[in-house]
Amino acid sequence: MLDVMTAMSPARSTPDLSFLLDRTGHVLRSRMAAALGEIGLTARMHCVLVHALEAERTQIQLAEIGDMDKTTMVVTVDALERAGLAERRPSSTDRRARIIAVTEKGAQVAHESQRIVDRVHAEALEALPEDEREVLTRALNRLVSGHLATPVEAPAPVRRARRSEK
Amino acid sequence: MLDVMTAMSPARSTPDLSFLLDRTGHVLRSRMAAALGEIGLTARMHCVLVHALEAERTQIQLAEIGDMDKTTMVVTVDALERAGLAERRPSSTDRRARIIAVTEKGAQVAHESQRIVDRVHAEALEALPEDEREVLTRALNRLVSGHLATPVEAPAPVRRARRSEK
DNA sequence: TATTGTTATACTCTATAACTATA
DNA sequence: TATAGTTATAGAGTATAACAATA
Repeated sequence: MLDVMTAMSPARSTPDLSFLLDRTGHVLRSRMAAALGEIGLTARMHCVLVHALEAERTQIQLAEIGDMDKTTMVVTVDALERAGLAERRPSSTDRRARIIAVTEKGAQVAHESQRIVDRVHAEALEALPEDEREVLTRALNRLVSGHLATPVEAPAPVRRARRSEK
Repeated sequence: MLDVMTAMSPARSTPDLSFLLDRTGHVLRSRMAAALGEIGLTARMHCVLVHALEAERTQIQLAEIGDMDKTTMVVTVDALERAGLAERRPSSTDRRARIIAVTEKGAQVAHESQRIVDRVHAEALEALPEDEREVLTRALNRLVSGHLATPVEAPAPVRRARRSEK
């Protein structure tokens, strides 16, 4: 789905920023998913792989970097382990925590997936005149760190307790 | 959730367009939802209301404009009817089709919601230096009508037949 | 008492399938 | 046969709650 916020009559003065961001974001995401899918990765797996490779990090730390819930992290790490790209290792300093260690194969895949990501981004930017490229990323960066830095959070949905299954 | 595609090391050459588009889109959407929520509308209700006001349109036509499924359209029109903002009227030329007629109250709300949408967009753009505003929307428009025009479609998930409930 | 990671599952969203009435 | 609209529900995605182990 895709929201069209604004009537597209010729007289419109305000550009439909919602439409533009949703649409470009959605299409880029679909291209990224297709490109990474060719080597068996999801965007999340790539994200975890790359940041686990940079430093010794626990699941919680990786979840925070990728802005995922810790339960989403569990299934992502499960997938990486099944694919032989990463392993859970006990932390030497905190016996509750697991360090995500990237395997040798995982490191190779991470470099390949990073090339794919860069390529998909570059292909999009190359479709723009050179002088627009820099301004686009600068403007988006400005929004991300300024006016559009923090989402308005929706009221927390009520949730029933889990039925105990005994 | 939010995907961070790219390691943020200082040496990175390719800007993380995925992150920028996802993040700005997500935050803008949350602001829009909050602002429209104050007058009891969702983004979809606003979209349908505005385009139904422009011309006599059927549910299918409105669904196509807003890029929604026809079943999503049903619940959106249900909500508009419950709120007294629109009504289903039989088409005079096709007895299968329903014209979505905006009520007087609906027309007032549509104008108000359009002002809200324009304001939220304007607030975001005003956070940018003047010379970046135009380039941003031009660049995004270029991507939308060019390289990022069409999503790569995911392989259709298999779907079992509905269990008949006799 | 608080936190890491886990499991189970509730909830939301959206789309598919099947259906009715009509073209 | 094909299409507009409807209903029921499957499935994906994600987050909450509860829990065990440990801090």
